[in-house]
Amino acid sequence: MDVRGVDAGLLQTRYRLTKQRAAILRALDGGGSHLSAETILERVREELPGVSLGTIYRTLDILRELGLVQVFSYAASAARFEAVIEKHHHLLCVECRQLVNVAAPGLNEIAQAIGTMHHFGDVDCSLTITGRCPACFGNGKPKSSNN
Amino acid sequence: MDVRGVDAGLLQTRYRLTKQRAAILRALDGGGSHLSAETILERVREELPGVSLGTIYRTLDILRELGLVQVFSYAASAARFEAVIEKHHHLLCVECRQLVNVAAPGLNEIAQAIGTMHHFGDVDCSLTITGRCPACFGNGKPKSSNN
DNA sequence: CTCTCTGCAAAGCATTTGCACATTG
DNA sequence: CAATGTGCAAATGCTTTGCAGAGAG
Repeated sequence: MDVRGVDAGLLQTRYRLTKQRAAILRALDGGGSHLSAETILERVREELPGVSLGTIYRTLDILRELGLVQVFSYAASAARFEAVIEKHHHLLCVECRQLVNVAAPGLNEIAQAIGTMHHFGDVDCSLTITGRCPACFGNGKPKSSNN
Repeated sequence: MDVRGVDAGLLQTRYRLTKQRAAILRALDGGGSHLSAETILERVREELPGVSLGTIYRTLDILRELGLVQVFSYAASAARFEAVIEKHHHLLCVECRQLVNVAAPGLNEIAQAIGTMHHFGDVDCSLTITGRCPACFGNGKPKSSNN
């Protein structure tokens, strides 16, 4: 991630570029992926010892909203369970959290191929498609407008 | 889910079929998908008032292990964050929780098509492929062995 | 100056766990 | 009976939030 680019990105929004945020961007940039909030905190504290976890979470949330970070673990607040009738995937409204079952023909083959390519065994997959359902899409404002 | 079938399924394992478990299976069977643990608890308590949430979670975990329930929200215990360089997906070892970035060519088109078919807007998708990495697959025992 | 951000510490929530007792096979 | 399951309640771990002071533009 190019911090100056993001810099510009932030400036186009109501968000301010603070030194904490810059440090968090640098931490994300600093190699390795799949960082936990805790790891990011450690990195950030190397240069800015006083930073708190709350700030890390708040900032990551903004960056996600701006599409600058990808989060692994798109979860409803609580897990959902259902009997396995037939393998299916999920379409999730990011607005109202409505969850719809969908089929994704051919997906399993793709996933198997990828898993096998990496020498994984017991391969399975789950696809989550996110978006805005008809109701929320109608009412709401488009994704990238600044409020 | 056919409770008698599961019954048989459970009997083939070290797990016992208790009345709590039977009730949970019935709750899962009882219509509606994407049930939260809390919802399942409510349903179960209609016939077995004394059941606790702990039992629900313990049972759901067994059922997941046996492949009888599908869980939405396959999360590492903590979320993972990474800078968005290029859209990619994840290959997760269910054993050691190692996470690998993978490309899934063509997937986005599939997801877009599905989303559009359901009249969703701002469609995006994320695929998680699970399995056992070479190291864990070698050491470990196969998925469906009892014990 | 005003509005946004931050640190801190407490709260929130879903989930897990230890333990003594109850149940299953 | 021996092994497994259960309820209860406390603990855990990640994440969110209220607040009062600090900082950005």
